Order: sequence, then C-alpha cells, then structure tokens
Amino acid sequence: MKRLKRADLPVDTATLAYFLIGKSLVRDAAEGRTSGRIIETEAYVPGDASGHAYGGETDRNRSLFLRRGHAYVYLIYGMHFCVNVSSERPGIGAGVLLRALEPIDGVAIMQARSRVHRAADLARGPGRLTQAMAIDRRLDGIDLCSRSSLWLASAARPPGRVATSVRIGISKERCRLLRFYEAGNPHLSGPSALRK
DNA sequence: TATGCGATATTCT
DNA sequence: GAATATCGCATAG
Repeated sequence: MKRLKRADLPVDTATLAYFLIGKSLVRDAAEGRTSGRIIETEAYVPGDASGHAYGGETDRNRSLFLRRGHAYVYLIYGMHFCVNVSSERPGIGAGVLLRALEPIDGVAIMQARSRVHRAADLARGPGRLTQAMAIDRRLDGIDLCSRSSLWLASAARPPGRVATSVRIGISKERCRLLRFYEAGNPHLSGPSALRK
C-alpha cells in the first residue's frame, strides 16, 4: 500500500471523485491502524449551490479552499462528522465527500469505536465512516498527502465497474450525477436502487 | 423493504 | 427561527 502523492491526484473535482474509488484511506491512531477501500464518493464542484464552499470562504469551510488533497471535516446534524478531500487549485472551494469504505485493516478497532451490529455497516455512510476511523474536527485541514495520521494510499484491489448517480441527502442541485461508487459492493450506503 | 421521526450543534436567514 | 452532504429505532406492509 503506497502513499498517494499530490501529483497523482487529478485537479478536477469530479475526476478526483471518480479517481478515488478503489483507493485506500488510512488512519493511524493510538489504538492502531485502521484502513478501508473507498467505494463511494460525491463531488461538490466549484459553483455548486449544494456545496459548503458556495458563498465564499469562512472559518468553517476554509479547508475546502486549500490545495487539493487536504481534509475538510465538519459536524452535521449536531452529532455526526463528515470528511471531504479538497479538490481544486488553492483558493477555489470544492471537495469530494467520502461516503463509504470497505474495511481492510483494524476491523476490530472499528467495531470497538462503533455501535453498529453488522460488519458490513461499519463504514457505510459518511457519519459511520468517520466514527469507524476516529475522524473529527481535530483532523480538519490536515494534508492527506503528507506523513500524517490520516492519509490516502494506492488501491489494495482495483475497482470493478464504477457507476454514477444523483447525490444523497441534498435539496439543491439534485439532478446532477456527481455520486460515484463501485457497483454492487455490499458496503455501499443509500437506497438499494442507488447501489447497482 | 420502506417510510417516519427524534436527537443534537452549528451555521445561516 | 430554520436548515442541515445523518443515523438508529420504531412501525407498517
């Protein structure tokens, strides 16, 4: 499993969202290493009214404006965290939401962090993903292409067919096909119609 | 399987 | 006040 370099990452948001399918996300914490295969992403492109960067840079969304490959972590619905990968040139706000992982390393650690019953649900959905990987606001702004405690790595196994769909849980810009996922993977989130 | 709802904090209007 | 890139539990079919 090799660390991804920034030069490996496409500069365009939607292209990055597609590129990340099959790649690995690795978390090194006190309890040990956890990692997973990225199987579901969503692109929040420049000028997208549903994106958090829409309306300009603030204290909260600053990380979306960093050079591509940085983490943007935020609290949603008062109780869950979500993590994005910043995706454009410095000063342009956009990101790729990581929605689901197929767990690889440290499954027992993930289970200890989570209250989910089924193993397939451990990192299924953006809130469960951050719970299983112990990701919170303290990791906001870190460089996922550096030697940090959260980083991107090459694919443990190449992806199968990558499909697109509408994005989940938004009310604006609902028609755009900016969700990317490995078709048929049992660890996908969303309704069954959006997993084929 | 599908739909509905409450929990809960931060940001925006 | 309202909205929110969610989740887990409840209930109905």
